[in-house]
Amino acid sequence: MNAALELIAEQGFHGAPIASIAERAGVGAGTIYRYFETKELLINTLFQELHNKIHTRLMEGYNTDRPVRERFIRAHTGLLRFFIAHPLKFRFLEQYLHSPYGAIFRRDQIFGQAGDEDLYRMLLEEGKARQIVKDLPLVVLFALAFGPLLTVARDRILGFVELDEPLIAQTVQACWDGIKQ
Amino acid sequence: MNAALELIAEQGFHGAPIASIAERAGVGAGTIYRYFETKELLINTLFQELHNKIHTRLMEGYNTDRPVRERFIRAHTGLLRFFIAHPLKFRFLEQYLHSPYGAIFRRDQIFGQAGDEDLYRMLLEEGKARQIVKDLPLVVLFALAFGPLLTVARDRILGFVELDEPLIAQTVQACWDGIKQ
Amino acid sequence: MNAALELIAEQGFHGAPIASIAERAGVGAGTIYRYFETKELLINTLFQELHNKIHTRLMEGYNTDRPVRERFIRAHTGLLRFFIAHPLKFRFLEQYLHSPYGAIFRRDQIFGQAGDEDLYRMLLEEGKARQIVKDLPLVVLFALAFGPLLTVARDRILGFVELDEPLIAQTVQACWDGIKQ
Amino acid sequence: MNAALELIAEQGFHGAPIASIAERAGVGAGTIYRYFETKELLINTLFQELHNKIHTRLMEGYNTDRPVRERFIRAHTGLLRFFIAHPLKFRFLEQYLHSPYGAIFRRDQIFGQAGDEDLYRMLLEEGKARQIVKDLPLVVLFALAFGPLLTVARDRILGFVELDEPLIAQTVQACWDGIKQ
DNA sequence: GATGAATGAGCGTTCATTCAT
DNA sequence: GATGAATGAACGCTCATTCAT
Repeated sequence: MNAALELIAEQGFHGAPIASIAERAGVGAGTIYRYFETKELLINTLFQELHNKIHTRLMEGYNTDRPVRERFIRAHTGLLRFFIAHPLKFRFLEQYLHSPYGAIFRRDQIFGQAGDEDLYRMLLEEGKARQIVKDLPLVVLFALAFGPLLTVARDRILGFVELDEPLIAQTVQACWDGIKQ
Repeated sequence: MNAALELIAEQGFHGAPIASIAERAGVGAGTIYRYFETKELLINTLFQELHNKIHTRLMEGYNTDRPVRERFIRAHTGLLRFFIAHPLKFRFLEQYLHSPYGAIFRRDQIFGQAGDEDLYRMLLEEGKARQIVKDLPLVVLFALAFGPLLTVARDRILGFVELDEPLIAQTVQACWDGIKQ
Repeated sequence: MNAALELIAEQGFHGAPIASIAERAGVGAGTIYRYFETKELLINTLFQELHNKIHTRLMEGYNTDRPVRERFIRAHTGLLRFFIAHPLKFRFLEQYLHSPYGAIFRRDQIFGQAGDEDLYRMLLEEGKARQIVKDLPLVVLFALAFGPLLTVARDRILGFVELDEPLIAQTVQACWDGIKQ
Repeated sequence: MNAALELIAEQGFHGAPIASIAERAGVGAGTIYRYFETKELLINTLFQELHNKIHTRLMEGYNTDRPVRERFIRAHTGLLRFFIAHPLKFRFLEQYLHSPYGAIFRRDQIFGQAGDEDLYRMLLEEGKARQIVKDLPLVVLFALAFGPLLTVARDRILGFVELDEPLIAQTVQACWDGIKQ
């Protein structure tokens, strides 16, 4: 799975044939098929694990007693730091989210019954209810919150911009400015 | 070119082999090579034409005498409307921008000598100089301005949200909130 | 026809698609098919014309009253000079002779009813009859006479050796040494 | 490799697409690419192996203590017999030597630093030094020695002439007549 | 359970030939 | 009569998947 993630992150889906993944992993190509029925399934599993990992990480410092704004800033800062610290994971995420699977994932995220599963969802709904966050559809709020974050992370990884701690803080603040009432 | 744009928009690069493009266009596969030396060149041309078209459109209503905020709102509203009105063109743009070519294009856009070539670049630089726009690197401002717009446009096209005129206005305003001082 | 000969000579059959031939000739591709039913026929015609031209050239200075040796030396010298003076024609000839058509041509040359059509054939038969030339099958005599000549001409054209007049004379003499009694 | 050699020998490079080679070999087309990176490499390998085989064969009976003439006759006879005994190998060799690769090979053979690597080269140089062989450039001597041999072998394989032992001997002797002082 | 050689459909691309203009 | 755009079969090559060892 590491081999797959690395190759997809570095070269895109085109640059990650099963043979290369197997070679980098130091196993036979057939072996992969003992653990994943298809390449597609391998990639989906990879994404799910990564998604869970990020979710867990975000939940760690999460405290529903704190104000909405503080929780948002904290979560978003953690997320951006995570992307910068794990550029390969981020690049994989990006590739995945822009593939057909990505759309399915988003649909589930938005229309799923979610509940307490999705931290941001709760946060934004609560913010709307308390009139701290703009009264816009959840989808739009997601776009305002994540759009800049993902874009800035990508540009950072591509080397288009340096991101030190003050700049991270400013960027996250600007995301908040976009959604706040 | 329409056939290529449609297929890439609908199914991504993987779903647009030359044979399918030719079939949808109602021509032989070889015919395409009379007009484009390679598939790559076809796709790049497609992007360039689309890029020019959008640039021209944006420039039409552009008036440097108006305040920065007004110019931004107007341009961004026009852009979002364009994306909504031409979902296939938008989807193609998105695919392209996330391919390796996309990265090259972004690098040129950010580090190119641009000058008066890039409307948004001028706008944001001027806004920064006048202290209307946050004092952040151009790359970050681009991310704050375009990240939400592209995300919301994609979600609208995927049918995740309706975007009527008031909502368009609110979304664009929220983008401005992200970058404004 | 010149365009075809040049392209085939310079780049081989692979480098001479109809489109390139037409372009170099300054005509449309379709026009060629008004004069030659197929590409194959064009090439065969090209060869025939070249063959006739060489035959005519050889016959010019040919005089059956002169001794066999003298006639051979004169013809062979003329031939080698012709090849050196017309490298493209020679290269085409070579390409042709090593294609499947080449074999058919040789078969006809050897088993055809020839008669006075083929100068060398007469010359060698006469030489054999007069016991000036080795008593070997005509095919072998042809090989001894032409093998070195064609090889040396090719090497000269490829720039592997310079061929001045004395060396031409020595080479032709060596060919004669191979076939003479 | 046998399938490739046979097809190229029988039909030339044009008649040996990968699909046909695979079919004749009784394997899938992709299988070939497990062993050879490209078709070109397959063909070059084929040639190298054949070249080595012939070289080894020639060296077997080679004895520098014997006179130049005897060594030449022995080598040339062995070579001609080999060609007759392995017509497909000969035909392949011929095709290869007349392709662009052939020219490169010849250049290396003629201008390479050779040394004791090339039997004929040594033989002819020694013959020239001892004034047994004509004082002509090596290229010309090669042409005189090999031109007839290759031509006669080809005609034999095409069925234009029978070559029994006496005729083989006479042909080789005639080659010697061409180069001897 | 692990392997990696084998597979063959599918890819981007070329080119001899046709035919409406 | 000349044109050159259009054709589509065929090419060299890739790769997800299978299966005998």
